[in-house]
Amino acid sequence: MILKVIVDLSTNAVDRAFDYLGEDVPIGSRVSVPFGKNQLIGFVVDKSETTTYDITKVKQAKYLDSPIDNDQLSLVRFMTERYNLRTIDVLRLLIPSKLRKEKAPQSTRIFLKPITSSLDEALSVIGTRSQKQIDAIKYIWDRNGEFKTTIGELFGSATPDALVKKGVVEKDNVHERAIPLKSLSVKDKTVTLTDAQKDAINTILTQDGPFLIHGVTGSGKTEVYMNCIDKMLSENKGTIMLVPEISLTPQMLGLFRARFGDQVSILHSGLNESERYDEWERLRKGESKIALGPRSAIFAPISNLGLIIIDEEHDGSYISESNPRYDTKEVATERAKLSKAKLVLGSATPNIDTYQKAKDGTYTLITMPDRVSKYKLQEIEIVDMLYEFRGGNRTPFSGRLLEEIRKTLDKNEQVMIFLNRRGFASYIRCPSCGWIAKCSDCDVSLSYHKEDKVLKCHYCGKQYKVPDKCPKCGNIYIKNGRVGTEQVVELLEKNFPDAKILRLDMDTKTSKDSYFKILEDFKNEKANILVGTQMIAKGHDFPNVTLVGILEGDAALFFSEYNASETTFQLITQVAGRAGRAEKQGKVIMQTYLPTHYVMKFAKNYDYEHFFDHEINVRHESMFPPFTKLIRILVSSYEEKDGTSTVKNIYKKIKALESTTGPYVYVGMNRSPYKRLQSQYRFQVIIRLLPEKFEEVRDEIYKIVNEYKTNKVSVFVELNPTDLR
DNA sequence: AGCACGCCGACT
DNA sequence: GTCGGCGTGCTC
Repeated sequence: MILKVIVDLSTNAVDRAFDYLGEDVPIGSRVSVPFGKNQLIGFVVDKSETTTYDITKVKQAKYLDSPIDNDQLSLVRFMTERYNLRTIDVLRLLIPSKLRKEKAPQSTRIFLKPITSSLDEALSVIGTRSQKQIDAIKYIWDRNGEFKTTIGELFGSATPDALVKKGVVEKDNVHERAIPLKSLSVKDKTVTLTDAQKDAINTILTQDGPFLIHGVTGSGKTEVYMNCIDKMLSENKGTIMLVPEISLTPQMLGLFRARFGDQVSILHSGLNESERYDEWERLRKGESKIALGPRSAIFAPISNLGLIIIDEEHDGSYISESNPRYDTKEVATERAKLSKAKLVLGSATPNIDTYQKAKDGTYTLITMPDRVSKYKLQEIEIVDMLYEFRGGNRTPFSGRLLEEIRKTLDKNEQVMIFLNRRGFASYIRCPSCGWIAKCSDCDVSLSYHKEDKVLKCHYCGKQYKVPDKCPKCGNIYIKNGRVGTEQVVELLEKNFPDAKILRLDMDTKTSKDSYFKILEDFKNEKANILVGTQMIAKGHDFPNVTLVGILEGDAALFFSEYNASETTFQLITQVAGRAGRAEKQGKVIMQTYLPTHYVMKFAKNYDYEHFFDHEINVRHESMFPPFTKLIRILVSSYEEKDGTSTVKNIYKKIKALESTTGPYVYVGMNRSPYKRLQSQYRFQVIIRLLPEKFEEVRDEIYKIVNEYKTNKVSVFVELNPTDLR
């Protein structure tokens, strides 16, 4: 038998199947093959009786195992065609990295067993200082032992080892829980469902979908998801539940663990290679039937898949913007189709595209307009910053915001300040000659980071010394550009010397742990004010936060992205949702230079429906998505002339293509707005066309583009990009 | 990814 | 003369 094998090398040169001799193994099997001078891992993608290659040169493949099923392989084909990807790059998404080595990996799942004679004894050994360890040991005793990964998840990654070191638990290498958990079935968690929740569950379970749950913050979507997952479990079907990257908080993990115990595999980014392999293996064997994780969890090896949930479907992290580029929602749609599973999307502020699909009947719309608790969403106050400026205010804070911060601090409640710009200042500039510090590899200005005493390029990460005078004219005085989070903290410290202030952004988030540490410290009220970027906007509950200030939440509206209004609306409502989550009424102050913009008007009242009605008209009049589709071809090269000639040639081919397929709404060629990034010059062709032409044109463009890829020029295609920089 | 093949510059 | 630079092409 001839096996058609994709080898585990990620280059265009070997992005095709090679013929090998082998036994009749299932498609999707993993094999070991001689390739050139190497022995490589490969995947069988097809079988045949004959070969067109010189039969005397065909070598023997050695069968290893069959990690991928037919549906998954169909998904691989779908992705390679739709996104013009290498087969091996997609296959690598579906298998844990351990399977890229020949040696069969063995489970390293470690179980922690209590070894003291009583819980009290363990508690006395631990002492009173380490709260995490106290909580963890109680948890372990409660369950007669627990897996190390679970304890790490719930109580911090350092906790398991600390417990072992103190001699209160011991490690045990096992595959199965020795004493099965009995108490963790659904029954011990009885929640009274609202009518809206019951209706939503009923609709999902009795109809085919796909579904969009449009539910306001606090409407109880998670409970709906969990009920549907329960139903799947009772039918012995699996579920994939996707959440935005950042929102796999310890609270959320705890919630799913408590409800589903070992039945859920949580695929968070903290897992190491072995732990990831173990979870993958448990899912594949059906030992666990729920995969919960960020976008990559869509590839989880669940064979009897009944349900796919995408929570916060509007979240940007569902679109992969590097290496294998793909849109998780499209992949999920295809996977649901292949496995005959139900697809459920959920959001308080769906993408315009998604909501349009719900309106036109592509999705079944489920609306949950009311909050489960009786507490109202907090009031949003719009403050006109132009008015402040004219009144002589040159600080980033309006009088109203300062006043409210003071009041909140006096009540001993907490404040969050949101600004989507890190560093101290967005650029530095010489007022005398106009010189601006720029990155030598990228066509962008450098941000000033006062704390680290450097200038940073936010695109390539390169750092520069801060000049003590203008390098061009020698002027001593250098002016700072727009205010960033570092400076906001400094200014707030001056205004409120009595307040303790924390900052959370890419610079303070040096590791996964420091991220959670800062959030936890704030939650435990070790600080009065938290200043941060986008990072603070998602999924965390701070019951004592009663004031949220949004600085420059309208920034996106000054750029030309067609979906700026949409992302701004989503941002404002999301950040606003951080205030007054419990019984305390919260307040949100939104500072803007565009107080009369329709986004402000609708966001102020959390009025998604009317925002959508307005926005969809704008999109229709300007012929932007969802009424058209965008395709962007990005050409980049180290030598400027290589890129220029390639982009011109591609443009010519596109114009020729246009004459055969009929005209597009728009075709344009230019330099990318960021002319150079990481030493590469960037050029682009942008096409906007009617949706009915999209698929045909996309495939033709892939053909054109693949001809122009060389080792001097890289070319790739982005579908429906929102960021055209 | 390796590795061989192959065609131009500076060395004992 | 040749040693070796790394551009180009191939691996079933």
